[in-house]
Amino acid sequence: MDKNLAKTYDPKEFENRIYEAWEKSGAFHAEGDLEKTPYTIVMPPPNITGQLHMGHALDHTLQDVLIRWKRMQGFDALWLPGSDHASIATEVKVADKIRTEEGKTKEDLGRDEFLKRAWEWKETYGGKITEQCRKLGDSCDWERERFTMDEGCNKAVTEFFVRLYEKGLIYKGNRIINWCPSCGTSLSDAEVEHEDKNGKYYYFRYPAENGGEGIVVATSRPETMFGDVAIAVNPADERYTDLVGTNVILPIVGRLIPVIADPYPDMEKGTGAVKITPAHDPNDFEVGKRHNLEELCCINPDATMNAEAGKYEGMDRYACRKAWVADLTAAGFLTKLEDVVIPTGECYRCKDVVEPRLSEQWFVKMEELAKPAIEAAMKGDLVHVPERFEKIYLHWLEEIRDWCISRQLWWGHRIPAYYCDDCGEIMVSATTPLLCTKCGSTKVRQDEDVLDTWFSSALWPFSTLGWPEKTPDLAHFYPTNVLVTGYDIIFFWVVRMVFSALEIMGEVPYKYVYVHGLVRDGEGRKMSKSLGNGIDPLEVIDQFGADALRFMLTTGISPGSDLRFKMDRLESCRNFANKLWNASRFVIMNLLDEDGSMKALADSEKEISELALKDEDKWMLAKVNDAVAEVTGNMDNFDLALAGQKVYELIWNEYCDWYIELVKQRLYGNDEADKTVARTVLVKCLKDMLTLLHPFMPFITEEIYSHLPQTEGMLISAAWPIADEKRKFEESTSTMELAMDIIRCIRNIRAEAEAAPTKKLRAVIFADELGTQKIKACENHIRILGGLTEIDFIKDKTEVPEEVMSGVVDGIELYIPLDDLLDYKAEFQRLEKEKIRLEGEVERISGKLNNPGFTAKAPEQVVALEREKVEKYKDTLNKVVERLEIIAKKL
RNA sequence: GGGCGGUUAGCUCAGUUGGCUAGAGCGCCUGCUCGACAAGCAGGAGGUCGUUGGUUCGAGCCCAAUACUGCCCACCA
Repeated sequence: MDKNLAKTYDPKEFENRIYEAWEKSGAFHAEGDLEKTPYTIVMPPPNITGQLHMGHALDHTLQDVLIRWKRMQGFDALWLPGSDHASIATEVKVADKIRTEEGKTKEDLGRDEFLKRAWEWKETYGGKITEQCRKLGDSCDWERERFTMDEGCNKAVTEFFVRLYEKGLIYKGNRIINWCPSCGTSLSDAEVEHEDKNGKYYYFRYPAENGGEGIVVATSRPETMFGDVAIAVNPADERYTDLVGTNVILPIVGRLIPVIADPYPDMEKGTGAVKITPAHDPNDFEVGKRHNLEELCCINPDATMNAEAGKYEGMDRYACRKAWVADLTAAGFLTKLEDVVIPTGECYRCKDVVEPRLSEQWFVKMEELAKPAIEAAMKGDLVHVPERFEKIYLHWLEEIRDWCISRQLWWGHRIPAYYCDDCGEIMVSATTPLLCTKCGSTKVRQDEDVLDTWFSSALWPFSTLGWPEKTPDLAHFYPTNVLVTGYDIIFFWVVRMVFSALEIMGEVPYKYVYVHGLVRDGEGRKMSKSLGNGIDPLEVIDQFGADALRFMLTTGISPGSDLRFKMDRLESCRNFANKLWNASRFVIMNLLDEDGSMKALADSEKEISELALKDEDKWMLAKVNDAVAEVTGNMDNFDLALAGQKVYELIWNEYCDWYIELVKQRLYGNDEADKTVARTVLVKCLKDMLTLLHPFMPFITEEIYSHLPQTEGMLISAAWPIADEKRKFEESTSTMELAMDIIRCIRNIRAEAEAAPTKKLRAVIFADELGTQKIKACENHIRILGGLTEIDFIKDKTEVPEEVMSGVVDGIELYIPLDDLLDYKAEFQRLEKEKIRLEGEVERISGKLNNPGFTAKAPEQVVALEREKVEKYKDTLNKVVERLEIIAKKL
């Protein structure tokens, strides 16, 4: 405790140790204390498919910043962690693993054995993920960790399914769905990615039954022609009026199909005639329904052709297309070939082209569920941050179609539907029925399919808190406060959580949806395995420390936009940590006695006003106080980046660059009482700064905190500071600002004269009474930080020595005698530049003030400020000009 | 086809309700091993805020148009 920090900042030395200490202290655990206001964040559960990537690091850090901040503010802060079974994604990975390691398919293994392997996978990767969370510093409540397929979540899923079914909101239907031939399962609309691909329109002639020309139709998928059951034309289309009601011949196949009139075909598009394939196209399906057409399927689930394709049976869809087109062309049916861009749907997991396919699946009826979710956003019960994401959310809900929830997979929640083999009765039940409820048969079997992985995710905010049981956690921590997630999963997840929660719990699952962007590589490309441009958060942590990574991720972003991962930014964040480390080391060094014990310190908790504070103390305290207000305000608005940057500036630019330097002279002096004051302020400010920074850089701040005197417990559990309206110290602040301006001016002159920093100089100051008074108040600082031996105040301009360089600050004239180092040319240039600048300012502001519109319409304060400014500039300008004239003569 | 972003210093980006002498980090130039820190200190150069109009006393910020760029959505003869 009473030992100083190590010489160099080495995050590896303490990060793991500190995490363990936090965990041991119980700080992560939310008590469920009814006396306290709860603040809840439920972690978007990472998929157990692999390791955490940079996107998770961003997502988690934002959540951790919020939860640590709220915890410090005294809330009963719960960050509930967990992971997602990720049905399709995991199944694909596990199947891949079995294929490469054992050369077997999942069918070879059978359902039970495959599931065993999947659970093994879960044990391995689930553990890895939580390990990574710890490295990042996630302060989540591990005692409440959940998994989407644990007992409680299973129960919630079943319960939810049964309730929706009983309300008629879940149904089984035969409809066109998105089918992924590679994964062998149906997909929801959200799981299909759209991409424009180069393709062709093939125009084929369907000859008339009676030997006439027939009709020409275009298609981009000729292989579906085997499923054609009609040709549709618009009833208003005069070109085809005569043909409606007659039959045409499906080329080569020879099957007769009717020409029907339906409003669906657009007369402007293609030939105005559309082939109708109800089993392989959603529009055609609707047309088929209207006209009672057969739903003729010609493609198998694995994307090979079935018997309807005749000699092409068994061929892959694309091989078939090629051969079939060649045959049709040879037979003279092709009338035209057109290059065209075809919007194509791809599976979001394996990128295979999705085949629209008629299939019997379970669906959630969306219209009724979507309405309250739309209203919640419109009413403001649900708020998106930044708000533009609300549009995306609303658009999706307004356009929503029924949600296909059954998947032809094994890894996931099995659908709680049961079929009687004797009478065909469908039973949906939370418990397995032993007998058919209708006929009493024992031949009851459960539906083979599992549910969409997002079905369980949709319940996450309340299933994790105990629903469907009425648990104390659910009562206390629900609804949660904020959901933090990337914009890429608004459709998959956010929307579904909201309507599920509104349906089940009767209120939104969280008030705020805090949306962030994606982490991209240095060139702005999406990080991906295939590109090999991913950066592993663990490697970064190993090299720079978790705090640097966290700070880079949280301060380098603007809300909702993507972040480019730049190594140099990471480095600068690490440098910041190092800066803080060394500043703290300086402070502690000055608290230690020779024997290693802590020097006496005034009680930091004591009213600051009771101390004999110097101007610089007051200035620093005011700066910290301002920062507390600003940072807290930023956090309230979810402006984490601004908050973090503010703390950065406070620590580096104000505390390190100025306060520490200003206070050194006192620390090295002999006034013991004053030394105590300086030390007290140093420590007090450092503590506040560490607290403000803690949510962003928890490890280093905790480590430093543990070395400071008069601390209780750990920083993670310390109280967030509250700004004091009264702590402005305006007079001291203005004195210090003048001192800094003068010091900067002296340094500037030194640099231009190339005076060595160690070279002691003398200064002569000419100012009016007030100016002289002000300078005298901070004379010592100017002398020491300006490297001056003495400052002479003169009453008469004639006393200005020869051979000087000069500057004007705030109307105060400053002269530095330099004899041999004198560089009038440099000074002339500097003053000339200053003159031009001032002239510009004077002109600009005078222009404003001479504009009657401005003085009449602008707020009084603004006008007064401008008047004040212009007077100051004019005065300084005059002095600069006067000096320039003198120098001009010397040049 | 519909929608949403972005366009500010060489690079990556801030700039909260219009009042700014337009900022930061990195990079660049000059000088510094002075008792926290070279992962540092001090000083400096560098921008007509994509273009064109408009509103306003005042526009990087608001409105309109336009160019370029990125993304999302879309049942796609």
